[in-house]
Amino acid sequence: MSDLPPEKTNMELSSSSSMPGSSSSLHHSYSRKQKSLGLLCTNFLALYNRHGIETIGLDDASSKLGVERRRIYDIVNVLESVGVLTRRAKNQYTWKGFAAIPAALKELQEEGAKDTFHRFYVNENVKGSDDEDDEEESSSQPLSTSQTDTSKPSLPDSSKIDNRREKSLGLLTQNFIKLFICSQATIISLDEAAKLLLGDAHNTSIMRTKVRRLYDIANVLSSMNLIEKTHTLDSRKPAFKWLGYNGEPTFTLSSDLMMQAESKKRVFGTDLSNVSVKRSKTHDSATERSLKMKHHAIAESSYNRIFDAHESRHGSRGYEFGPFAPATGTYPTAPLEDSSKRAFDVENLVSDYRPSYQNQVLKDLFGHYMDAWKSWIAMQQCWSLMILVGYMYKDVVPGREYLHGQAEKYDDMVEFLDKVAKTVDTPEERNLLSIAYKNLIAGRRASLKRTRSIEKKETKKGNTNNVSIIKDHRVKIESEIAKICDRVFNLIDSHLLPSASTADSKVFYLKMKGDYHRYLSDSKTGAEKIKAVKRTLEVYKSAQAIALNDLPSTNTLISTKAALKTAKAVSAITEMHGVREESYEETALIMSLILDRITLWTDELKWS
DNA sequence: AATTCCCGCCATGGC
DNA sequence: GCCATGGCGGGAATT
Repeated sequence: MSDLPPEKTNMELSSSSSMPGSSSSLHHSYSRKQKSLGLLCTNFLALYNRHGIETIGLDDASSKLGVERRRIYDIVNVLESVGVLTRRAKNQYTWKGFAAIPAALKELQEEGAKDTFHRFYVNENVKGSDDEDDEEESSSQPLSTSQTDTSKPSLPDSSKIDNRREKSLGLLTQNFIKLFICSQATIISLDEAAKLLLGDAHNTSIMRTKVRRLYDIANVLSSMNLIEKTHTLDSRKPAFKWLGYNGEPTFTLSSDLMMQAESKKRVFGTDLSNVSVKRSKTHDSATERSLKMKHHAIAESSYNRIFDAHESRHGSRGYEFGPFAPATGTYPTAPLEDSSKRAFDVENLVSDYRPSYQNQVLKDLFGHYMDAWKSWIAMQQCWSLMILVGYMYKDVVPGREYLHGQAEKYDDMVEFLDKVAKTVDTPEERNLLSIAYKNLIAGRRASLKRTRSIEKKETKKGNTNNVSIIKDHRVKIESEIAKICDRVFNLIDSHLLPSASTADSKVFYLKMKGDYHRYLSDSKTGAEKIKAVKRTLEVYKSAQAIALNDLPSTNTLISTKAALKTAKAVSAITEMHGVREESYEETALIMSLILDRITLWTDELKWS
């Protein structure tokens, strides 16, 4: 992987205590990457891929992200061509979410298949499918392609003349994607793609431009995890690999641009630790009315707590937002059991494996939420705070955080959640609750995954010293996962479920419970795992039963994905252990139930 | 030297 | 005209 490039190991991270006094442009020799389209897109998604976002204003986006409008257009265009966004009006886009991706892809695929031939006939009566108004398309060109194409049935070509200004980005993106999904080629290099896409002369200058554009697109797509950069199998040429839609990735606000824009209008960015409770009462009365006071109280107290946490972290030792640079793997192999040395090892280890740009700046997050804070009614504040807190804990990367003894904080978090959760009783609240918990556990799951893989690698390398440290860490994470799950079970069993009045909510909680059993099973091994999986299955089944009986099909919440995953897990396990029980039957049962219903669920993935 | 791709000029296309 | 969009290519940063 990484070699030993020179690299400046350190870089100025001034961020910590920025003075209000204008931007003293220190050498912002910030590497190019920090302004890259991909990163920008990641931030964009992190910013908008959350709850309650309906419409997106371009101005808003550009100022929040601190970039020129032009760049937003780039992002928005490619996002739109994948269905995540739709243009609503001038300056206004509608957020559709990642859930819209599969449908869009499918459509593209069909379209692509058709394009391969079918070109003579005008054909097409159009709009068999629903999908709002999605026209354009057309692009009727006289055939004339064919001729060679070395391999696969590839795609059409966007010929030369074509009128419609629909000449680029949006369309190009779609065609690019078609390249992948309409042929079995999984890896394509950009100039290959460019060649295919314009199908004719290698007119250098045209090509060049096209490739530039493809880079743009590729960056955005890869920030969505739809593709990934690798290289062709044979040669070493860089290329992109299609990953497809695999559930939505978790985004992490990692911007640094954000606050420079922010600082212009809000003072938040500058000095968070100063913010005190007094302002939390400021919100305009208007909407506020008969709200449950307790919510308010809870919100407030935890609000303080968060800031305390933040502050202390800040004060104690400038929270290292981490050198983004890959730092390259050269941790000392010299085993030393001196404890300080050990710690050092871990530090290196962590930075070695830290994904670039992963670390987040809590400050930014706060700035964002603080802004919103003022206009939210107390209830929302409370719940959203939970989500926020979930976010805070979500990005804990392996190593540093735990080592520095921050881990206990999450107990506060859970406690807080529990307290609030007991008053849940609307669908919306349920949803929020589940999101909050999900955020809480998502980080742990990701950590675990990463940690396991690192552990494996290090084991192979034989760095026993490191391995033992990592193992400690892993165990810790596992126990945290278990703890969270326990809380969830407890909460559901003793509060939520008993007081659930509608079938709808019952199913929701059961499904949630099932999910957490599943998460739990992921973190276990051996016999325990089997047990956990079984339980998962049971819970899903009971949820399913209720759903089948009492719910109109439209409301079914059980996620096919989750159920399928479970089923898979079960069969994998049983196989592995030769445990040949009725597990198979259960699996089969679930599967058939799913298949039975699957048609009804097709287009509602709203509950991720 | 080749690859990657940011920046922003300026052509469009509404109003 | 003005403003929102968004091609498009120079040329700088990175590899």
